[in-house]
Amino acid sequence: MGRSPCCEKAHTNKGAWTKEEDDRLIAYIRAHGEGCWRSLPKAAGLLRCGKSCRLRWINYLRPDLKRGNFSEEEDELIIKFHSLLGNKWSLIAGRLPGRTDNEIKNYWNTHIRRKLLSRGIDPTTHRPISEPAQETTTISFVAANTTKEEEEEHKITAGISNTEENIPDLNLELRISPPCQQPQTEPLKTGGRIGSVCFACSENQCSCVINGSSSSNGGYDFLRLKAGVSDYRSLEMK
DNA sequence: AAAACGTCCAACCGCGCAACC
DNA sequence: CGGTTGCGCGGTTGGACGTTT
Repeated sequence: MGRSPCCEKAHTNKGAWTKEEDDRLIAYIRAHGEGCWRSLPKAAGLLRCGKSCRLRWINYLRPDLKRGNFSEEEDELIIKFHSLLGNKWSLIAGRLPGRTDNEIKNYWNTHIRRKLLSRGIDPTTHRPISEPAQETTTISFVAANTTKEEEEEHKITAGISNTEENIPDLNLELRISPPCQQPQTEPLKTGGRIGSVCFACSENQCSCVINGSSSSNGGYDFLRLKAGVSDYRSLEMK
């Protein structure tokens, strides 16, 4: 079983990229733009697999990358986002301009994990380590007849925390919709009070978001991220 | 001085998903 | 509608570099 390899391994370079390879890749993408990674290596005259080119470009060569140390502010943002999103590095990276998923993942594993542990916080659950393992409850808003797709959507909609591995569930309402012209009258999905927890304040009865003007378009000011979340793609795409 | 150990991070690997045929 | 292809993601690895013994 399995699939065919993504490229002809026998004739591709592996390991660290040389300056010349970098230059070729940059020149090619400048001239032709990103896309069709599979055919790019050949077209650019690189003996690399397309995936390798993509990775190199996204994680290292892209001109909009912010290299250098993470600020304290970025640290805290990453921690917040991780507590909500779990190991969704690409989503987290989407909220940190100039940072890549790989960079954040590495930084998390090398610095932030340790930082949280030193604060007595479990980096996986974001709960105090001394706290006894709690029975976590997954609140499901998925109707019995929901499709798999809908179920997936709900996974990022509600819940408290997850599961066997104590990975925090995604309790986000991510919507793809044009700006709503009318006040929302319908209860949020499936009648559950999904909209009752404020992610910005972590309070149930917070009024800053849910009841405020920001909810008029049917979305949350998730961690004060309103601007970015109005378009789901902008949250997901780097 | 050098061996052992620890840290960091670029790159690779395998898988899931969606688009395409 | 099922198989194939390509992309993107998260997890893992390996080697360079720094620190300690």
